[in-house]
Amino acid sequence: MKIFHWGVIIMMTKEETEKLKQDLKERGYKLTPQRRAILNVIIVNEGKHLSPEEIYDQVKMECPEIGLATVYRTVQLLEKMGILYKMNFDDGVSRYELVHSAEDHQHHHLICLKCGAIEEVEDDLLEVLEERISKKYDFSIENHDVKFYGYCKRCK
Amino acid sequence: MKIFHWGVIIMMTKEETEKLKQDLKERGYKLTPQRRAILNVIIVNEGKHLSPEEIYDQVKMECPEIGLATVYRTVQLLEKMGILYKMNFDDGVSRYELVHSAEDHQHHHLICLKCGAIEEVEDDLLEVLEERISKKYDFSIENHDVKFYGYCKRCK
DNA sequence: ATCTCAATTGAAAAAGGTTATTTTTTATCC
DNA sequence: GGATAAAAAATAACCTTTTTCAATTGAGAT
Ligand SMILES: [Mn+2]
Ligand SMILES: [Mn+2]
Ligand SMILES: [Zn+2]
Ligand SMILES: [Zn+2]
Repeated sequence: MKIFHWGVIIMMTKEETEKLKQDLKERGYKLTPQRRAILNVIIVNEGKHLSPEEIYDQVKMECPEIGLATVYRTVQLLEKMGILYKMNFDDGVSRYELVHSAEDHQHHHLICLKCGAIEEVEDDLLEVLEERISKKYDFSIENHDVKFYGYCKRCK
Repeated sequence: MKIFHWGVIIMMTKEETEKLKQDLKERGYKLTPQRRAILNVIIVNEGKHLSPEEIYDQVKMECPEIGLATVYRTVQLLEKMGILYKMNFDDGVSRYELVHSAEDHQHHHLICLKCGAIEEVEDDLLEVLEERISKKYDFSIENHDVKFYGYCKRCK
């Protein structure tokens, strides 16, 4: 369902937009069309792990006056707010995805060494390992970043 | 045991040096004093995860004419040869460590969110998870990159 | 020991991604 | 609508990494 607003196609529901506005306001920030458009692009492209430049290209379609610096500033802000997660797939750019649940750990990623495809793994299965590490190393784990490199079904 | 050679303190054994020379030669590369000095710094600083700049600073003590570009070129070469592993701890620089065994997976890292300390975890314990992923996603795993973020014993 | 030639080097410039600065515009609140 | 503080655009600066290029070096052949 598309709702036009300020010349931007909004895929966020009214509730999501309100929630965002609320979150921003609580911290003394404003909800601007640019910020909404940027978050919207990320929501619409869920699972794609976009880079700032890629977000910029998408946002520009609806919002051609926007500057790249604004995209950088906004993803940083959204990360600081716990809405986005910054990733590194060693391809020279940072990439962002939505944080799924404020409580849960982020999912794992399977990265194909041949075609570069990135698949997501929702199973966590690290509880045993984390429990053991916490004890053995006296280290309290807050989150993890787990990447598996190999060959996807099409490339192996 | 230190052996002086070409004005450089060599911590590599004669055998290690020969092995390196052999490996390089097989691929049409040469063993130069710069390359030996760079690898030596990495060996001596095992566990420290040095960046190219940090390697450069160390190497310059023994080899003051060396250029930073040579360090970058050499760590890339050593990585391509499977001797080094390139890491990313999201601190703005790439970091390198020795590959422990050509067969084994690389160890995990515990990264303290407060003091930045990096601890190594030799336990792997991912066999069950990897087995399950291989089957469920039809993905053949070659290696993994596992980081745990949290608070170390001194910071928690 | 000298010669030859490809590989390697250091210095400097360029590239590429990200961040900071400055001025102008905008959102919010009254 | 007007005041005020945040955010935007544009541009420059920044920092790590790569490339370029002329000069040097290493290894094998002569
Ligand atoms: Mn993901
Ligand atoms: Mn390590
Ligand atoms: Zn693939
Ligand atoms: Zn710590």
